[in-house]
Amino acid sequence: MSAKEEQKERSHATILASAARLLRERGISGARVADVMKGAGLTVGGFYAHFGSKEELVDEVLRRTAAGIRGRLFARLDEKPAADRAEVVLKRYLSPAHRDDVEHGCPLPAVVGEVGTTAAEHRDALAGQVDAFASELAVHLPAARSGVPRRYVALGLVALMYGGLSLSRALRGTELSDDVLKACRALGKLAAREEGHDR
Amino acid sequence: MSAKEEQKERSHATILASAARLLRERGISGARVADVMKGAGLTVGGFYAHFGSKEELVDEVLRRTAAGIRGRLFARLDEKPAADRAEVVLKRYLSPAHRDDVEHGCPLPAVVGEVGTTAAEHRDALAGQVDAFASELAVHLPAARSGVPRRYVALGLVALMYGGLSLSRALRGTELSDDVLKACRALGKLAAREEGHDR
DNA sequence: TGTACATCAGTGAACGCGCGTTCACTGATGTAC
DNA sequence: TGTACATCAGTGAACGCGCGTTCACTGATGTAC
Repeated sequence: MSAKEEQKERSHATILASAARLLRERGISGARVADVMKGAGLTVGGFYAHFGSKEELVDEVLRRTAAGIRGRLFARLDEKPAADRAEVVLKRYLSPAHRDDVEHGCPLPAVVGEVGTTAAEHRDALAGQVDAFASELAVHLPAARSGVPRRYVALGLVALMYGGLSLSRALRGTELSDDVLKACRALGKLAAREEGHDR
Repeated sequence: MSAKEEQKERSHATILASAARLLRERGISGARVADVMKGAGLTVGGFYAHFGSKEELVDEVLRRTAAGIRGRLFARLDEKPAADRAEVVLKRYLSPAHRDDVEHGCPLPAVVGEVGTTAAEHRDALAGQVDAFASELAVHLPAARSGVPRRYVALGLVALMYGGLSLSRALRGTELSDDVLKACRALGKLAAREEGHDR
């Protein structure tokens, strides 16, 4: 590969990294193309040599960051007893550390609301990530509990985790913020463990 | 009251109604002042005779619509056995009907994400509504379960309901949308009933 | 009761600003001979 | 190896558009005498 091509690849990666940060901090509409490029040390005009549109960028960033978060959430689970694994994921997701590290955290709180209202064009990208999240989580749940299929428990837990983190982020600074996280951990624990394969 | 004052009050109410609809359909930034006024059969300029700013309007609409939703969610609960009441609220909130009736539904899915990212100025108004929701729900839960205080279970259920509805709305049209609602109902049922006062 | 004036809800154009996208241009890198 | 030309990542100003807010104005309602 020529030096020119290498340079372009480096820029592409820098733009993606800048966009990933801004998307999570400011949401879809808040992550301006000009700011993304500035964050990458470049100027606006160059953006369209790398992406066809802002929509394209957002879809790619959504896929990448959601996959990245899953990687961290499900990392080193083999060190834990099988029965604890779902709970570990829950605790990692619903931790104050995750709430406060917006820049590297889950993108769902920043995008789900907008996809439901003014950014429906990202629905498919979002659905893919939610589906992947639930599927990966389901692996660590008992086959079925109380007649509820594993996949449903996993989907419910994803909604609980997203809802708790999103609410906790929105209420950052108020006393409710920590309470929401604690409450969701306690509630999720019931669904993930009780009557589970460790009993 | 003079005819003039009566007319102004009517307009004020119409503007609020239009804003309540648009806020839930399009979110905070998506609910444009000009569109709100158009929806009320008026023109933009007149807005500032009724509200000091868009921010003021949003706070008021947030308070009113959240209170309205709570009224409907907790209506006629005395007809149900005490042990079923929390579950009834859960079923009402996480119903496909509620998901599809955005116009008259809960405002949380449309605003929480924005408050967490670009609309932090509405944090206090949001916190008040979340707190009121959890408090009202707590009344219908057993005093404590598995060592988790009633208030925490209530907060967790609010996060689950908000998360489930929000995700379900964002995924409207995909097969995941209904599954998320079903999953959250099943998961919430466990927390609201099991080991509850009906056992 | 009638007339002159005051009030004020609502109008609609304009303000300053910021957005996503386009485009003529620059200058370093790469290619042909 | 050297020279002339081609390519193309990135620049920065401009495009059209839409936003929240302001403001001079209108005209129906209300008040004073």
